[in-house]
Amino acid sequence: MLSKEENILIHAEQLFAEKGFAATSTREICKAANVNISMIAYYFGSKDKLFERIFEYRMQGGITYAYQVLEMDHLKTIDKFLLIIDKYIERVRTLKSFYLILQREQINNNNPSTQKFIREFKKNYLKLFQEILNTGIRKGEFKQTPELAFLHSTVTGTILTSLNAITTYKEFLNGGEGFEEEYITQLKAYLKKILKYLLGHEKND
Amino acid sequence: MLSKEENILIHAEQLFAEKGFAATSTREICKAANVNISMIAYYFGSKDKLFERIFEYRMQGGITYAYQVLEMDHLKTIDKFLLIIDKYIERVRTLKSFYLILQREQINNNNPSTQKFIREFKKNYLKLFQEILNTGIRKGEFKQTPELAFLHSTVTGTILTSLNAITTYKEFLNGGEGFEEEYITQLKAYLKKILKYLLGHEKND
DNA sequence: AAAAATCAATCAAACGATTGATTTAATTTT
DNA sequence: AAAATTAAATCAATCGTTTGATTGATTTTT
Repeated sequence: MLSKEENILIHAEQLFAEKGFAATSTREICKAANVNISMIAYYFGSKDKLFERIFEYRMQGGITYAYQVLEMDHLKTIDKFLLIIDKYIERVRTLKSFYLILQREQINNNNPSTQKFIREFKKNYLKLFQEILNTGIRKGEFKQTPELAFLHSTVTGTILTSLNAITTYKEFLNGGEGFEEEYITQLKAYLKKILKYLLGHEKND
Repeated sequence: MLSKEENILIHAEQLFAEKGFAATSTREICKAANVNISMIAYYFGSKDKLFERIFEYRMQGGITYAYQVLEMDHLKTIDKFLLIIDKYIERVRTLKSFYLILQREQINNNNPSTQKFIREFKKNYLKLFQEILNTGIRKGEFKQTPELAFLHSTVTGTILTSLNAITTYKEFLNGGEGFEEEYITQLKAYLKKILKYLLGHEKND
């Protein structure tokens, strides 16, 4: 059973994802969470701080798995990379609402504290990518390395765009039942192919 | 000189891009455009309709250039594709505010009329991609064709993500003056490389 | 053990401010 | 004269926040 505080957090997250921060009223959140209006002030201080708390709540633990993978010495670097990416895809799918907010907030300039948060978070991911590239080169597994920024753009851009537009794609391609599962499988294979090419990895499938 | 109507449109676009639709008040827009509050009702009917008009205003002519390129018979299909993509990049850079709104609206579920608008617009681009692929295959220029949806995701995702995050990348990479121009040049070359690979196009640089 | 004090949790109600929209009259531009 | 534009006032609705009071459990004091 969720605590009242978490209950507010989760319903707020969902509503912010659906309608955006400004378009979601505190009354709406409290109605959805079935709590009194004053509880937002009580638990979080304000609507703004509630928003920031969602980020604290969701962002911890995002990148830790990636660094665990990095230490799996029996894996080839390319497979480490692919493992991290697969996990990222699952994470975006699981925390759907949060990643909608996150994407929107990357575009907005509204909440300065959240902005700084996101920027640091993104830099951490860039650093992670950088380390993977360096390792792969050092081990002679990668024959070439694309520009870090573009590699990052392609990986995150492709994943987020393809997941965002999945219903549009399904509509356009006349996809039936089971479309999404097949789609995700193909997406992973597609990313694998692109990455192997970009990193000059020898083929051995 | 801009008409009053266009003046409102442009200032509204900029404010919506900066702060989002709900967080931007009509008073703010009119103050920025230096017109009376009643002019929004006079020209557009309501704040919502003003928002929709921005889309009508900017979206026309977006894809027409692409179809002009398609008819340039002296060009190889891959070069048509690259030309369209370059133009798209320049368009995103020129209509920066609008594309911020557009991206945000793709994520939101707020304005139903705009949602439908965007969805149709995206399908048109998918159709365009489909036609390019078909032409390239028919002419024997493309040896393979990736899944349409993923190709589209990679192209638009890479472009939008890399342009959105340019300041973060610059910061991370310790970029100095002239970073952006060099960055754009590299982005185009990078996309060219990826596309040639994905489409199985023979190299002849 | 009984009484008193403290605490976090919760509530309904109200606060002042702001919102988008509308109106009416006056003014300017064409 | 007609059309375009402004100014100012006003509307009901909604906004985020604050308030004072109440509850029930826990802790401290007597």
